[in-house]
Amino acid sequence: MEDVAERAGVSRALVSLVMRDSPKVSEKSREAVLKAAGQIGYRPNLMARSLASQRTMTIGLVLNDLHNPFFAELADGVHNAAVDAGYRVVINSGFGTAEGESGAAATFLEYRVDGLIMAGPVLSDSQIENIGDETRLVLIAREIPMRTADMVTNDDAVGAQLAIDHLVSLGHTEIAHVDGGVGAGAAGRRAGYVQAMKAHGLDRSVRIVPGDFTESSGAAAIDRLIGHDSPPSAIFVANDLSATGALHRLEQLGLSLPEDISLVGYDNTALAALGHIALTTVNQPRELMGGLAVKMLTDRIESGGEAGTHEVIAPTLVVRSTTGPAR
Amino acid sequence: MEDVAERAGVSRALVSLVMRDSPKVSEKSREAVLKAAGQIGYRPNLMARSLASQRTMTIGLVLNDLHNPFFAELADGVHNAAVDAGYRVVINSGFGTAEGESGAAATFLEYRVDGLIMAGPVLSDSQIENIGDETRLVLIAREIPMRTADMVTNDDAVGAQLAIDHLVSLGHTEIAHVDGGVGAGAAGRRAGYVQAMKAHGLDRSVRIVPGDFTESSGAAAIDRLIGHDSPPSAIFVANDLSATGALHRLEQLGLSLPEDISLVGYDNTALAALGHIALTTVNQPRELMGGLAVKMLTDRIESGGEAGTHEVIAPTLVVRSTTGPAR
DNA sequence: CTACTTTGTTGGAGCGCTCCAAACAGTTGT
DNA sequence: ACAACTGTTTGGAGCGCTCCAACAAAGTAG
Repeated sequence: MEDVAERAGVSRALVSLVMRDSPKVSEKSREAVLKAAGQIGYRPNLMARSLASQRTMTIGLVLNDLHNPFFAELADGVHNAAVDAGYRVVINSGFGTAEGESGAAATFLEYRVDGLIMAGPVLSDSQIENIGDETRLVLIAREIPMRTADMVTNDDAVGAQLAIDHLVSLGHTEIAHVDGGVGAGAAGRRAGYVQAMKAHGLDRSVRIVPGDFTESSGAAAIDRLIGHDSPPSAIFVANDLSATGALHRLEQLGLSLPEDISLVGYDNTALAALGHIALTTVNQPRELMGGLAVKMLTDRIESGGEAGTHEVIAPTLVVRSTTGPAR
Repeated sequence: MEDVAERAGVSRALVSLVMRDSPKVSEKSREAVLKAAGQIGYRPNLMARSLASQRTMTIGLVLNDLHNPFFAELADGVHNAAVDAGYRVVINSGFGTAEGESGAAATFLEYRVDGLIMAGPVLSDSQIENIGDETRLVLIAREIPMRTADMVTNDDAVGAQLAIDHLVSLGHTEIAHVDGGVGAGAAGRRAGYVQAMKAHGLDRSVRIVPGDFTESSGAAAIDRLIGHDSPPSAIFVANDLSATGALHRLEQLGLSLPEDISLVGYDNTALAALGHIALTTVNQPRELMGGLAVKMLTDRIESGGEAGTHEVIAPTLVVRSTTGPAR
């Protein structure tokens, strides 16, 4: 910076003003500085800048797991909204483990990011609370009882209801549910399923099989369900990956979809959209959720408000080829 | 830090030594400092630390696109190796565009990361060269003619050869190739295909259909290939996603795999491993490639060596259910 | 012509750390 | 008792920037 100033024949402070394109710089000096900077390939040092200004203009994003396409799409929404608001985003993966996640969060805390977004964190409520005490925190797809963070989630119960309503409208009455265990959102989806079944007077047909969001648990659930005295005519699985496992197992058993049985997933990941899978599923508006998280965060950064807001987004149903009329 | 020092009854410099766990600190003062730090919740400021030490101990990782599971798995390898070497990794996505990618790289350059890894960059050779001039750079799955970066790639030609050898050993002779266009590695895979066909004396059966790594291009390629006078008995597709599109179209046409036709993909992404897809494919040892990239980088950081090394990794074949004996 | 604004520009303090030379406190050897 | 160590500890300079009060120059009003 010193060199740029000298070369442009101005003071260091002036160079600083130009780099932050302040309006109070004459056209003449701006050009001189820009030219000098270009000549020697000057690039401002973000470390020094942040240290001095106490602002980093960056948002940290901790993703539960890079392998899950759900989070990748969330990242798009976060990135776009952040860039529009003048922030940069830096990502870290928690690699699905608590240690990975707290390491990722610690890095961002040490970098003193202006705000942190955690998507689908697996950390305990109290660990998350501690992070929220150290920085502005927004949670996506995870709720905690404390008011130390903002939250944006989709309404899992409504999503489950959408799925059941769709199946019922196709004439299905024997609808089973493959559970997501302790996974994020699983409880809400399960509750929504039960509630929707009751609303349709199908209390007696409620049947829940355990699962854990994995492909293999989806396949295992099918084995429990089919060959039974009265196999269901439709199955609502707690997420897309698990539904894929179920789909495969069903076909292995010689059943064809949607003729013999209907299947609905949850999340609308890229997987569900593959032609070869074409899964009817519940869509969480990820782009929107990511954008909203950024908005909550930047509002808080800029106005210094309190945490504790909780936005609940309504999911939508995406009908593809795995659902059809009941026989 | 000041407060920690005061509370522990030592100097600031000593606190600094403890935080970096220097060996030249007595057990007594170490404990006192740690205790004081814990009490007031002190967390070193990475900005200040980096500014003073001119080291960030972080590696920037720019991924071509988060949606592609190939890159997610690469990130695992990079992360694990980096952590072992005492570095932290921060990720940024290029979102598949040149602007996104150069923005991501610029962020890391301004953060003065100790080194940068770019996976499958879409930027031009000269743009990459410029980045290499500003920091230590390692490229994964991308080669450039300049010696401003280290590179680690898989041997696409060998991978293609593995696929063709496998098909030939199953008795196939009419083997077509669906191309990856300008995508990373596509040229090498195409060349390897042609070469392997020649090596088996199948020069006259070489048939290449254009594609671009997308699902739809895979489906379109099938339409060109099937219904032809002499349809192939096996198809080698340039990547897994495209192969999925081909797989779906083949089944739509009433062909079953591997009885009627065999299909091989490339990359061995999580997609290929799905039970419902079970694609025979060429595996790039991502974990290893990521780890190697980190090793090259840290070696260069620590010994100050020159760039320009190029490691080529041998791919392997993963046989699943889409390939079988020729009729 | 003086007083007052407005517009640009500047030196210097300070952000929270690391690093270095120097100081200090105990040994140990002679 | 003194020099020569070894192992710890410390004050202060400096990393590259931003921010602020102060200032210079030029315009405006009375």
